[in-house]
Amino acid sequence: MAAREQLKHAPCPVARALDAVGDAWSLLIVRDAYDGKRRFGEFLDSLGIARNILSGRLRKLVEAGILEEAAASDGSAYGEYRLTRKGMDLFPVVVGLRQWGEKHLYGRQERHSLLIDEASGKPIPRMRPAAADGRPLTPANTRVRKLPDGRA
Amino acid sequence: MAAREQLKHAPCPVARALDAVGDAWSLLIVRDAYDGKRRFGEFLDSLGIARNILSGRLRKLVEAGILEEAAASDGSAYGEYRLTRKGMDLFPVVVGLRQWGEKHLYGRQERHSLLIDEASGKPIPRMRPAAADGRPLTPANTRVRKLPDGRA
DNA sequence: GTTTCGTGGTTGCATTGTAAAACCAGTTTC
DNA sequence: GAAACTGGTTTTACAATGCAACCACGAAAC
Repeated sequence: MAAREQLKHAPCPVARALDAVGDAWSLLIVRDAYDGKRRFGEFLDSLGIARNILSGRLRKLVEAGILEEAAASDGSAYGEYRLTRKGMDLFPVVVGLRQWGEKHLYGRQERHSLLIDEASGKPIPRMRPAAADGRPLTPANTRVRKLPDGRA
Repeated sequence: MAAREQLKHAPCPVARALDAVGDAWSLLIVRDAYDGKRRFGEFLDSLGIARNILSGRLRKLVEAGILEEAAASDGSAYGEYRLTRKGMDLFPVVVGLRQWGEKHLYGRQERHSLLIDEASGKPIPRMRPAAADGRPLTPANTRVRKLPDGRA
């Protein structure tokens, strides 16, 4: 993508974020990492992705500081990929995608997996942007304040 | 993407969501729509995307029910693209991406645009997944309950 | 009312990214 | 030490992207 070059240095954080994780596989890898997966083979089996593509994505995520390589925790000589703090911080994005998908992408009959709060054993409540006083924030009552010089 | 076929009918809502909006351009279009942009030319100028790609993405977003075509609100005979409820509901995802980008993708020196709460005129607070009692939820204290038959 | 321009696309072609399968080196198992 | 497993890379085919040119239609100029 030629426009990617612009994206990477955009004044809009949404654009930069999408440059980093704006392809389908990256966030699915991160999702699997939340689920405890760490090894190349685990991601491979779970995602059904081609090996070379997975290889490239993992390298990109490591370069981006979202994952880090480490010695395998099972004592073998192999490596594994672990989430960094930066990767952990993507949790709200994945939760947002999940909740949107749950609401809009399943038929009445269809079932889907659920994200469970381990403390209560119940599905987690809907996450919504809110002001400090609790008022819900929407596109209608927010606006983007652009940089004086720049674009969106 | 061959795996896209699997994604579209995956039991994981994250996978389905990424099948729908898991490319960089779609969410940037939605972001611009939140910012009030509606016309083909507005998206074109704002994004720096190729015309044919924009055309295809807009069609895909309309088919997905995220945007809808309508007569232009300025009285001309041209059309415009408006967000549906489904599109509005992507707001938490875009906010999540924005806040992650703000935190991790800018140097100390660098400035970025801000999302402002119009009521207070101040930047909106960080959005985080939380239990009903307010406890913060993270990958560490949640887990995915998979379908009995299916995968992640 | 017919040139002229702006809008909203489509088409064709070159470049790039993705997918699948084969291959391969190092590791573990037996 | 042979066989199988892990974690890749390479090769080749195909699909998506990007760019530029083109075109139909509505609007504006005259």
